Amino acid sequence: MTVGTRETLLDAALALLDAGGIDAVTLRDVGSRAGVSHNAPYKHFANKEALLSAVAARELRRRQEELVAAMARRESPERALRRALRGYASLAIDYPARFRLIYGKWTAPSDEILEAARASYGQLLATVQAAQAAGALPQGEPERLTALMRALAHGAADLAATGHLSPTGKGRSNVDGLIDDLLSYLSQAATLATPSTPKDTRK
Amino acid sequence: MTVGTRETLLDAALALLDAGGIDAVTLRDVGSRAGVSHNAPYKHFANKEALLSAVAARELRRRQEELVAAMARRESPERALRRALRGYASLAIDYPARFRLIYGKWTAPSDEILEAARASYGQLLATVQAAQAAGALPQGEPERLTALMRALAHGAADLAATGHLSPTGKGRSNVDGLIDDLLSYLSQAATLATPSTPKDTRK
DNA sequence: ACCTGAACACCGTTCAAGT
DNA sequence: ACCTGAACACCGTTCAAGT
Repeated sequence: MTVGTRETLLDAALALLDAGGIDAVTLRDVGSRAGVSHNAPYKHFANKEALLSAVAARELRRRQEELVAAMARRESPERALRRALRGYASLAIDYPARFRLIYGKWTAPSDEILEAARASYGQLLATVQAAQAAGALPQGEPERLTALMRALAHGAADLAATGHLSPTGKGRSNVDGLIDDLLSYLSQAATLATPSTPKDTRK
Repeated sequence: MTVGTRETLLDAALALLDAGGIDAVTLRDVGSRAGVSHNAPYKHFANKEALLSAVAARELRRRQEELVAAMARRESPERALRRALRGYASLAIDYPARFRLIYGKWTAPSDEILEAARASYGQLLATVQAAQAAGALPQGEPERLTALMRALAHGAADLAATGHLSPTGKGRSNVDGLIDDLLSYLSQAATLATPSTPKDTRK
């Protein structure tokens, strides 16, 4: 069989999203671009939100597969970590509307999107643990370190995508610079004697 | 004279925003809540986007005034910095729709919102420089350090507001913990001997 | 099982008209 | 100077009907 109209609808929605932002994704245009009527989508998705959720889940899965493929090249955990964080940020800069759809507010998260998010998080966590073992990151709960790096990458990416990042030196170079800075500071902290968690600073 | 219908319209829009999110802010409901017709707003704002932009600018100015008031208490730059970052994050958790409106995508930024954003950034930058002088932060370009901390606070806040933050330990405590962790790592880096920028790590 | 066309309620915006 | 009511184009969603 051919590609199926469900997939065609997802393709149409993604194309409209990239071209004109989230407001440009109307069910009428999605149907028209997919060669069906304006309410054919209701035969494949409960409503517009479910269609957008399916787009987000598929996109999240694709990026996850790219990461897995990159990991197969067996580079150092430090480089893998930098690559993952930069990839996260580059999505926000190259496809801001996709980024905001994928990592924005989910009113009713579908199972497939929750599963994809869980897989992404698990992989980042494993990379952080490997980097800790290699001495490139400080000790302490890997979940906290993972959250710290993810929050920085997310914030830098979102600020860059919305144009809120510092007046001087905008764009991708700035975002990558922030990621590098954080990794440098963490690397410095890893070389310190006390292997305590950051909160544990006795006077 | 009384409060004026322009201000009343902004109040109505803010109330609707907090109550039901950005989609609940319709010009018809704004007008109704303000006691005027559904297109009276067009006598005060060019269109819906201009109304929302004015709401964002007023909110940004209010938060800025709170920060200035807090600064007047003359606490240590370290505490002032932590307060500013936590305040940034608490907005996202307590009023997520406001947060996304203020720091989200501006298609046509008005002068008043750009001015308010500039003032906020300048104040954070000054606080960072004061903390550097006090030895609580590492040396290096203060703009880069400011961007780093702002990106982390923004990312943690946005992830928390959208429910994407780590499975374990969600909510405000988690966000505050991430801010504390970053400040701790930076404080550790400040105690190191070499006052070089983070990129300058010779082997 | 999948699709279409008409219809409905809702929304942003415009316009002629009122004070 | 500020506001109203009618009207228009557009959108998400529903439904009866078609194959």
